[in-house]
Amino acid sequence: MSSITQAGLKTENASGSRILLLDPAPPSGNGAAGASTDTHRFDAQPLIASLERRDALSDEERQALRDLPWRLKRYGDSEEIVAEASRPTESCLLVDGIAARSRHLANGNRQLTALHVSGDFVDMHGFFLKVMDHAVVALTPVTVAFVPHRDVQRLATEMPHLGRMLFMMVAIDAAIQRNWIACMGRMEPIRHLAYMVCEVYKRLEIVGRVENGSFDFPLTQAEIADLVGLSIVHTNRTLQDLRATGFTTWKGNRIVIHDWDGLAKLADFDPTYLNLFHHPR
Amino acid sequence: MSSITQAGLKTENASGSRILLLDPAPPSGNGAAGASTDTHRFDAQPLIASLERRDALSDEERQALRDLPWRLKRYGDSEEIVAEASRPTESCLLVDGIAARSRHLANGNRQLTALHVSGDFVDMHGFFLKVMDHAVVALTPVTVAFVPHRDVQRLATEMPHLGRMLFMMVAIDAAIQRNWIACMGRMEPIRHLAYMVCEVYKRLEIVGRVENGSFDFPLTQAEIADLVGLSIVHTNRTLQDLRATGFTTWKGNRIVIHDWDGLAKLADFDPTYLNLFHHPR
DNA sequence: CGCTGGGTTGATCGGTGTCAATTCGTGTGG
DNA sequence: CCACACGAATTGACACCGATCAACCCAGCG
Repeated sequence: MSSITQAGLKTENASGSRILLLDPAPPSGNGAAGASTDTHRFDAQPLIASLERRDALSDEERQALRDLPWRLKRYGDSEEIVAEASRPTESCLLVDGIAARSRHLANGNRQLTALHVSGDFVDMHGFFLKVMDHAVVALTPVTVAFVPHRDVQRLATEMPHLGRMLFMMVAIDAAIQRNWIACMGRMEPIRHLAYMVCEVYKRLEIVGRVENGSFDFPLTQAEIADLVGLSIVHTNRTLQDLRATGFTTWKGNRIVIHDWDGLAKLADFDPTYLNLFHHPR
Repeated sequence: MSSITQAGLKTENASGSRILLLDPAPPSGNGAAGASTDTHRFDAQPLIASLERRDALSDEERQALRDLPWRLKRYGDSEEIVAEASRPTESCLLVDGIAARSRHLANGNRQLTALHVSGDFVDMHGFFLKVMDHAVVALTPVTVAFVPHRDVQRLATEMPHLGRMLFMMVAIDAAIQRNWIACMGRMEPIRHLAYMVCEVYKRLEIVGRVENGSFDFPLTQAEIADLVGLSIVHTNRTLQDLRATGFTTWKGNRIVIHDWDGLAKLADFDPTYLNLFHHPR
């Protein structure tokens, strides 16, 4: 596996896709920093890896993905990538970092309704929905690639199988969200957190962001709380309970999994919903 | 609007689609009753109404939908329409009644993760996902129409716009689920219930199942509890609180909305996510 | 007329949110 | 090098929301 830093620096590539060298991401913790636009050719590998985990792509399909008119952009920690109520004319793909869909409630609270990692075609939803009913925000410094809706539409029309593969990602997102609903409604907080660790682990593994059972996950506890729908204080205490199981070490920006089976059992985690199997689609 | 009974009896049709006369649905409350297969030509109107609320369909597209090789089937209350872990080769469209996606947890609890009404292409998800990670169950007697995946695929390939419209329903389902996550995570139960009433009202209105601000919603409180992730007792008490607002009467099988604005304000309900506007897609 | 399933109520207890204070870690400026 | 500021993590105290258990009511039905 190629060496990858958190900022998306990619120094080698075994699969023949273009090589991208980016400057380091802008400093984190500065929501006011303007996002930078970057004209480098982007790295389609996370997306391709994610798709090929579900069905084979032909050389033409892989090339067609790379040949889309991507527009690269960077965002700092906590910056907004897509605004609520906006009408995007481009879809965005998360190349590197972690982002989330965020919904603001009238009482001032927010709930994060989806988590996205490298290779996620975050705004395929916007391709269908036209008006954003939520925002997409960066939870770490991220690199995002935008592509006009019309090009996605053309691609899907000219290459129906590839189109289905892209739309499949929407269906997988929906499956993930259904499992979140189940977690929120019927699981004790410790199981819910364990579930989140399991899911993120599996999703990062697909795109090569896991080494030796550990991965970066630099979210604050306030962000975790908004993900699982708990208060910050209770999130903190539940995290301590989770650490006490010994199944995982979750300290600072890094999560280490010591006992996958124990963690998966605690979380009642069944990866079927992630569709991690090859199948004609 | 044509007159429509809960069982799907349709006696007239302003839009020129075929007319269907079905026998009454099987008696409810009998989960053991076998589902019946029905060879009548089915009524595509709810689906077409649902799609045309989002973008215009051509005559050819409407006809192509009707000409799909639908296979009609009825299910009694609480029957399973699609089993967990099954590998369906057909997608199913809910023609009449109410159904839900159901996820079973290890502790014996269940959580309903989505609600479906007439016109919902319930198992477009299965078209992409191949293995069911959840079950689809009837919450009332329902009429379901099945169509082979290969025909959906052929249709989407030959008529790309129509294909996008069908896939859009998956994206809308996902948007609905994101709002459920926000409801579960950050809303008081009474607001959550109010939200559910608002959403069901809007969705039933699209397919002509609302008259004078009221509609049938024959779910037990146990089912409501599994929808919102509360205990039965607490669901009961919260329902009483909701009735006490006077915004809505929810008694037995029928919900009447007396004060939409009050209810929507209580629920912080913004229908943007339902995409109830015409737009080229 | 009793059975049954759904709805309702009361009592109790643990889980969870809230408020407030303290500690920790890191970057900044003197 | 130290003092300080700031955000994040942590801890304690306390109130209350919501789950659980156990009755009881009620309507439909055999």
